[in-house]
Amino acid sequence: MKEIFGSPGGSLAAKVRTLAPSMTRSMQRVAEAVANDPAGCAALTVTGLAELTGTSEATVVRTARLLGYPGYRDLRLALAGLAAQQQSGRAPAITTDIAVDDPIADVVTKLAYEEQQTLADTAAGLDTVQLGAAVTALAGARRTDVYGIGASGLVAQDLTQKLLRIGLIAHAHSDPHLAVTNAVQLRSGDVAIAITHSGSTGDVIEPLRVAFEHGATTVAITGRPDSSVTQYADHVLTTSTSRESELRPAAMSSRTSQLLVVDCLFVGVAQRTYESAAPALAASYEALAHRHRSISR
Amino acid sequence: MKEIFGSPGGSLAAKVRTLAPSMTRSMQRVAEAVANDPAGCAALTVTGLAELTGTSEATVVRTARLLGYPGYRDLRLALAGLAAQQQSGRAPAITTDIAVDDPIADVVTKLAYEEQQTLADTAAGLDTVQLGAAVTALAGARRTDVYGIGASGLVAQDLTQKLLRIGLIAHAHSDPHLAVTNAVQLRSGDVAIAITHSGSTGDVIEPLRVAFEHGATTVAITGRPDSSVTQYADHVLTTSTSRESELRPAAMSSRTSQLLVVDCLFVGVAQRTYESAAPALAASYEALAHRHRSISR
DNA sequence: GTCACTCATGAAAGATATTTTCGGTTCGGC
DNA sequence: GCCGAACCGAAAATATCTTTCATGAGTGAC
Repeated sequence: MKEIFGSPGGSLAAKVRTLAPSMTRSMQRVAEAVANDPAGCAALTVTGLAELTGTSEATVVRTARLLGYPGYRDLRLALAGLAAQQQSGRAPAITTDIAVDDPIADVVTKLAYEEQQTLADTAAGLDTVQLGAAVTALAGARRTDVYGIGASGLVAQDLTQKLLRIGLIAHAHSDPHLAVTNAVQLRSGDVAIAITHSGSTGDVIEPLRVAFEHGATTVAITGRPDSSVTQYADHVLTTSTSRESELRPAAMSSRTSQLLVVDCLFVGVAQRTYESAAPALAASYEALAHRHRSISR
Repeated sequence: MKEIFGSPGGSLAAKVRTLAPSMTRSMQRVAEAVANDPAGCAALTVTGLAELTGTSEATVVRTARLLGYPGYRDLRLALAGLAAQQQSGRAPAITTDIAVDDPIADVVTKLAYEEQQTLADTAAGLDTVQLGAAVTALAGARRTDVYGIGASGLVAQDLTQKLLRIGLIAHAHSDPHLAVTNAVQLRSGDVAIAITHSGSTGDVIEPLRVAFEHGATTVAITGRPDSSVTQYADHVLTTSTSRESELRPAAMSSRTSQLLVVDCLFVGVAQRTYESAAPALAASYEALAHRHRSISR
């Protein structure tokens, strides 16, 4: 009932009130029903509404006319619109954390909302200068190594898959020893990327340090721009840290955040290397399409 | 500016995109018209819309059915509601695709926006009944196998990592042969999950089929609810399909969508098994914290 | 290339909903 | 009590929606 201000809902209720005196008793009953429950009435046919109000179809149509619509059909459409607005007007109010006894539908809503929030935060907090620098380095790199462990390891693989698709040479490492072994090979012109939410995952910092000391351009994707990993990073890309709850560990939002950063890197690189990236993308798409078709059906 | 959440048009536009592949040409024309101009179409009768799209009434009705409404009448009402919402919502809507010469800052904004859109669409289109059923199956499973290839493989691993964290037995398979070999071991009470955007990735369908035939409860996470993979799936969870562009391949949004679904599954299971999940989560957090502290500094 | 077959499609018949017509009814005035 | 005017709803008329069915285009098999 906060429809007071200029909304069509108010407009209709007001119209009903204004016109009520000039209505006959039967019409008033119809108008009242419509004003009280637009959504419900929108679901009814003329006959239905006539029965509900204990009147006839003719009366319903007459009422619709009086309210300014050509006929009941149009009133009904307007009602549907009204109902939808009222529906959406209700504040989502997703302030609370996910609780153990939340119904599954709420879980979906809350998770989606929180991840959207994370994305917005990340986009807002991302330093485009650093991002641009990282993109430039990647676009010109002889080879790229990406380090990530656990959930961040998957992000590392995601980035690697994408870069490979546009013809770049990239490797993801989740084994710390192999990572270091490979980092030794890096030199100026190569790129090393460390992905760690905490910024203090030793297994990821170590290879980045080695790469850094061998002259590679190093990038850190972390939620903690002041953490140890950044001291070996030429460019730091900050992911957002959202409040976590018991049922929604930080890993979830950091993953979302990291993926957005990684996507930005990828698209940035694809732009810079468009000449070679576009055909490569098309080619890999072709190859996949064939593979799908062949087995399906 | 509050369009971030469950964008009004989004739900229907998303449904159109999801179902478009399974539509015939004529139906696609109708669906497109409806998605592009809900308000305008709401003002038309079946005949009118049929003429506008150069098709017949029958086709319009068929399209309405496919979109989940009993008939055109109801679709029309829904359209009216949508139109009203859009009217009041006034979405800013970043319409343009990412271009080759977009500055990096725009890339960030657009990517974040599109992924938010994807999340909203996914949440809107997710069948909570199916989701609940899948959660129940997972919570009571002796063991769970997850199949995914390429980008979907990473999602499969993500799910597996999470389930392991709360003490469930889960494996991710990206090798088709090993997947089938393992699927043979599954039996009633076990769960098999296939993740594939296209729904026609043979390498993922095959192990699901085997699992299905051995009596396991099977779940498909796909963007094509009418594809081959669903015929072996007890429960189908639909991910959203957003329009793709050259620089933003479908894989990007499907991954976002799949991850949301996977997160929902995880949280759902964590709720059901809270007694054991909570300590397990805490324990794994403890273990990690230690690992971070020890090497960082 | 040809044949058989499936499936998409629209024309038209059929069903439903809406609008109009029209006659009965009520109510107030005389 | 009689008259007239407005109200009202039943039912006819119309518009709209839904279903059926025949046709033709496309597709795969031979």
